[in-house]
Amino acid sequence: MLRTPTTSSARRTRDRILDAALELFNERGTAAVTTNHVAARAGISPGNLYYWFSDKDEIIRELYAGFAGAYEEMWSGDEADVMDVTPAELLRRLAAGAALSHRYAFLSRELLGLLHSDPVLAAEYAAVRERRTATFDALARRWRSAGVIRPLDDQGIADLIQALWVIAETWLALGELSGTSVESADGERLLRVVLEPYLLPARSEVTSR
Amino acid sequence: MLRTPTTSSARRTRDRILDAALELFNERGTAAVTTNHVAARAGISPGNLYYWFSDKDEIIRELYAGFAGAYEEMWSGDEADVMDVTPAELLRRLAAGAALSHRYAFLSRELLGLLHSDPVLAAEYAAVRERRTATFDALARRWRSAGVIRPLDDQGIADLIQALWVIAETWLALGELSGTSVESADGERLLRVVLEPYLLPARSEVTSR
DNA sequence: CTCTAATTAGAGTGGATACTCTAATTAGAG
DNA sequence: CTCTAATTAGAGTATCCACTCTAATTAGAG
Repeated sequence: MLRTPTTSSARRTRDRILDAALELFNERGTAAVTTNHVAARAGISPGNLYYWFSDKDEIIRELYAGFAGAYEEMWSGDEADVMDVTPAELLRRLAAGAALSHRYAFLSRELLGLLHSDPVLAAEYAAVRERRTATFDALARRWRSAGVIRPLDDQGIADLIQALWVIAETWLALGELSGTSVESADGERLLRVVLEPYLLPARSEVTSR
Repeated sequence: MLRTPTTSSARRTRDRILDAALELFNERGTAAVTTNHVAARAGISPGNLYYWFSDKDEIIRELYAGFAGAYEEMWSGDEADVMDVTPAELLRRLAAGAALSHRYAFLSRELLGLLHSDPVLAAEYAAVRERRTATFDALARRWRSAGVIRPLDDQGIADLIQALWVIAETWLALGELSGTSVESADGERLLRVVLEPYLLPARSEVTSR
């Protein structure tokens, strides 16, 4: 349906639904949360919830869109600028993404399962992922030709990117299980231990542009 | 409850429940599968299912125990033998674990979420994980003192292990999303790209024991 | 102010679900 | 064969949930 609010109080209602859903999903997991729970926490009637969203899946998709959009912003901007990102900057951004993942904790835990049962969500995810890996891949190739990283064949580059991606996506949720508190620095160290051995000492300056 | 079957036909019943549940969980995800579905696929009555298991969570826990047990077997044996595992052998075993993960695909997708909502399961997982990382950690330290890998401080070793663990746990499920078929060799390559840079050329022979 | 469309409440419905209970059946010991 | 305990079937229950419908209320244009 994707109804669009016209008044500002309506926007507040729609947003309150999303906020309430996010809170509850993070606390109890999507499976244990019903639309009635969400409506109650949002302080509205169940009927009103269905006025704004056609079902629970749509709420989940909307939350995912919020997450993906925020993530996307980190990588938006001049294509050229993006391509000037240094390895250190990449690690910083990937680790920063973890802060986002923390806000949408339920996605870190459940995304794979959700994708398995919601083809619509799966399609959205696939699109995002494809764009992202393409960017990273291009970036890594650029590093290679600039002599920033050790020479690697294309397969090696793809694997390296994939390894970093997997870690960036999962370290937070997996780390939380260890009981000890998890900080952004931990994620960055984890990523660095993978990437660092491939970095070459700077020769002079990377030829910019 | 953990009822133990006495007759062999009873064992078959209990196992059929587990098999049916595993199939259905892998196909549709745990949330979409009811105890009635499981009983139907197993070809028994709902009442009979509740004779053997107290609820759905217990079935899930039992399946996880099966998975964890099979995994554990790969690393059982003489402590000394385990400590003689080479990096290449480690990669092989980690990748072999992926075959197991494939059989229990629903766990690859849902484990983090399940752990979040089932404290009992979470405790079991924590125990397994602790043992496992302790083993890997000891192994890596041994490699370090034997000159098999580059010298790393303890934090570095822990990070390296954690990175490998994260990838081993997740690459399969994440890879399946890319549409292209996923093979065990892919996982091994992914793990190798992380571990390889830390390997030193063999000096002579690792002093055994 | 008035009229229309947007928004909201809240009761209600059909269906499913987890789980229980009782009674029937079977297996195996002696 | 007989007796007991294990096993199984299947109907039944209380609950809950997703979602709908109608009617009330509000917001804003003119």
